[in-house]
Amino acid sequence: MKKKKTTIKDIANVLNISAAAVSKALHNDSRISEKTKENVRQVAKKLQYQPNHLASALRSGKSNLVGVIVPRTNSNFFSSVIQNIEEVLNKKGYSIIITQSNESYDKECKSIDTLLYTQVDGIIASMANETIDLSSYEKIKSKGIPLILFDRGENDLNVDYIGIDDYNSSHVIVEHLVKNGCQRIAHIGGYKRTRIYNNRIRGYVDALKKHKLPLDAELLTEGDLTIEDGRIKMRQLLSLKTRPDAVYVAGDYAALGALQVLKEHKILVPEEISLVGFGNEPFTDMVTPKITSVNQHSAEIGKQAANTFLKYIENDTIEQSLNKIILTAKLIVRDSSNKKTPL
Amino acid sequence: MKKKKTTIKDIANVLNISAAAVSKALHNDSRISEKTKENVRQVAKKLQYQPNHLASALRSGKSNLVGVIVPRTNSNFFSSVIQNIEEVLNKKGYSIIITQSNESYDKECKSIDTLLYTQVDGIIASMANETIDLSSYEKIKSKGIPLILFDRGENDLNVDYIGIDDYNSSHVIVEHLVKNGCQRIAHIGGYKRTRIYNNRIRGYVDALKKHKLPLDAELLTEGDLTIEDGRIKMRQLLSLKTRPDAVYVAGDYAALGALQVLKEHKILVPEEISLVGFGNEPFTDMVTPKITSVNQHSAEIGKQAANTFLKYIENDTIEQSLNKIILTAKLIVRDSSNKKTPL
DNA sequence: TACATTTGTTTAAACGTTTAAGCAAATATA
DNA sequence: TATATTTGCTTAAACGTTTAAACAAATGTA
Repeated sequence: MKKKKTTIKDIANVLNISAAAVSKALHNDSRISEKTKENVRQVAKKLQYQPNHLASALRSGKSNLVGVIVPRTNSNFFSSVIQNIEEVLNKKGYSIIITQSNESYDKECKSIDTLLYTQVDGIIASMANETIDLSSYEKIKSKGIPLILFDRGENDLNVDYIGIDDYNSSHVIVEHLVKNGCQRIAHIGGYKRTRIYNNRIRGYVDALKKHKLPLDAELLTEGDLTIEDGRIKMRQLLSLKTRPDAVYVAGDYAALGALQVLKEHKILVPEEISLVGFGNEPFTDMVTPKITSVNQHSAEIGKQAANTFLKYIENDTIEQSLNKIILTAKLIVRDSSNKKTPL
Repeated sequence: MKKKKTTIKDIANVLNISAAAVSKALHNDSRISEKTKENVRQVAKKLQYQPNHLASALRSGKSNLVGVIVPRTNSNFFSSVIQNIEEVLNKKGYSIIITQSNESYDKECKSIDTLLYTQVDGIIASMANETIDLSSYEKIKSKGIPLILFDRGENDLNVDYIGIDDYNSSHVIVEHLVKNGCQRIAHIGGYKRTRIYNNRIRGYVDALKKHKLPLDAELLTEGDLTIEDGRIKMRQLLSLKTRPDAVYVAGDYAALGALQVLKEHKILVPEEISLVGFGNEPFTDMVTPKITSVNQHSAEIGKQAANTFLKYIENDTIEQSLNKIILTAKLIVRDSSNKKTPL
């Protein structure tokens, strides 16, 4: 009943040679005759031979598998990063295993355990929002497996990191808004404990100072940046005695929520309040008005992350070090902040 | 330099017992004393023991890994299906490996090979648009590995399938449009070779007949349903001598493209032309006007797919059969087709 | 011709587990 | 007391590969 899988031994039996010879023939060993190689290839094809990864990885100590951990896949940023990681690694014979943490610390720990259990040769990860305890990540390091972080990283881990310059991005955004005549700029931010959001907040604060704009505590909020969070924070901002004339939201989904509330209140965007998001999710270009946002260079980040991993493999280096690759993000100006008659 | 990974033998050496005893202790075998078990657990923890999946899977013939193949992950439908598959399977001790075909037949074949190579215990897949040759999928069956298809399936493979009733969905949509006073309904469809799109087209045609509406060849188009495709097809429809008064698009992205063109032409939606999409992607609720669409029950599909896999494992059945689970899709009526003053 | 090298293969061990079979000691049964 | 059963472990083989080492045969070299 059960269909038996073809092994190297089955091929060996057919040809009356040893399993070792078959293995070498399949790997194109120079000490195997062309004739034998050809025979092996033919029989392998006929018997639908499929190499057993478990056996070869176990024996050789290399799984050719790389684990990728992302908070979620249904964001354009992450799926684009993944696609590019895969593209680069496939060319070098690696496959990737994608796991989602769903922004949950528990799920992230489980994912890490699964990946280590699966004996991946490396892990490329973007940390969950919730994650504070780094022991799971330390575990990866302690096994001597290359760990590369992107977007959501943590300097304290002392591992390679690829991301954009969040601090500077905030400066660019504030500058853009100021040029468009905005004076009272609010920031709907992410949680400070996540480094990237903290950096965006720091950039926002410093940029305000630089432009000699008032820094009003009321105008700075912290949250999880979901659509709902954006709605709540926007309503709060609208209920202030003096409303802001611009809102810089640290994530596109929250920016969308904010826009919905603005439209519900019949507030003109950008004439009355300008809006800027972050991440350049495709929908920012689909809604009315189109939302100004920041391109995070997802493709580039994916490629760099993959190449960083390959560098470790090629050099056979275990010693990890904090090697930051920081890309300059690009502001995409759209209708939501582009006043036709500035100043 | 290289950090050695802890094995079962290391634990055995510390405690001066056999590796077999350690293995059994870790699996809570009844023939191992509580004392030994406790010792093993402690030493395992201290040495940061991580079981080696390669070895255990090789030995036991079960990898506890399930492969999932999707055309792409950055769609809400697929990422939601994946999340639900994972949820169900994780509870039963399975992990999933996600691979993207990017709608490419070649990539899909490679993904299948990688998954077979990795010795997954089963494969849950949604086929790429391009796929016509089913030999890769036949290969899965021939290895005796459970194969479950969802959304994009193929009856000829004779394997389980979970999806929605596309044919009937078209009926529901046409009915809704007719009720709203539409008489000349166009269909921007997907490629007929993909079964689900073919079914939507058949449903559309039959529904028109049922309502005694004219079936005009000009009003029925086929394409890849990207945003750009939607734009092109909408422009075509607008250039007709007699324009349609409703457009039913077989995918939300194409519906969005169509909406953009309608807005560019200052055509009122739904007053002049009604619009219906398919898939209930989140952005359908974000744009103006909000797009009427069809909820495909992604969560339910994911759960059913996972449970179907588990059924095979539990029954230890190899014989696959065509067992269709067809869910009834739900029309979500929004502004783009909801005329305030119908008929 | 004698020896060295190359070619093409085999043998056997190893990777880290699991598991069937075996066995001694402890305990139960009669 | 003698025998059966249970308990707690060990031994050894197995999973499907890879690979170092060995070796015979063929070929090259002097």
